[in-house]
Amino acid sequence: MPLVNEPLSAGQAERLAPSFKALGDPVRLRLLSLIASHAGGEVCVCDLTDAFDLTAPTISHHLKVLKETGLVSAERRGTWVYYRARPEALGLLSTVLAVPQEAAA
Amino acid sequence: MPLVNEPLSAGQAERLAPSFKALGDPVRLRLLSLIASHAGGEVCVCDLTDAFDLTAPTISHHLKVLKETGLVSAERRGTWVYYRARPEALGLLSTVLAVPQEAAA
DNA sequence: TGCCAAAATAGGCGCATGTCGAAGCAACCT
DNA sequence: AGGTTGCTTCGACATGCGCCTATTTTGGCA
Repeated sequence: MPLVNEPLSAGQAERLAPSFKALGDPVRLRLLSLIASHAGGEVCVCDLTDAFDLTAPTISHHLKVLKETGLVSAERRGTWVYYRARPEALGLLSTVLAVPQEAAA
Repeated sequence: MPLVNEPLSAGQAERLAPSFKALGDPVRLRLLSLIASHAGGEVCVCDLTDAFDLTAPTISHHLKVLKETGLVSAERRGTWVYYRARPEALGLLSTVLAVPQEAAA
């Protein structure tokens, strides 16, 4: 499964690339990290918006990208929307990039 | 160090994002995989060009992106240029995305 | 020296992306 | 019902990106 074991097929690459692309923006990386590392596993959008010097629509756009690639999921409870990370998705990408122990030095 | 342990700082995100962005293109993902999985550890550009329906300059451009982010290195020997993967770089990104065992299901 | 092949660079074109302000939904609260 | 707050969608704009053709650089060889 890791990228170093055997060449990715065109189809596999096509399926994986959007996820990595989603991670290719500093704002989205921080958003994902804020969500994934938060105690309780979920974060309200309002807390995320406050963490950046960006407007709410921009944050909403980035969250949408993360959601569309399956890296996070969203749930509305009353007035607020809560985002949580999807560990399977992160784990898959981590595995794809994994290298044998002795080569990682 | 993993993204799920604690929030990434703005600086960390800024440094990591370009690498993920480089992986965010299917052609580059396949290129990296072809290089990283190749027996002997290195691949000639001519072999890579043949694996895609793209012109040589386009492949060269993608290789440059991978090289600039430190994911691969290049060495010229005579007429040919050989690329090889940098396992430390891959390992770092893999670690950033890693999730605890029990959460990866 | 002159020529050829491998690879990189330059320049240009069309499309995708990040950002914003304004407007639209959704749910709460008098 | 009306108003307020939280979040998303819409439309627009500037920039970035992937791809190509044409050109340049690099090294090998007659």
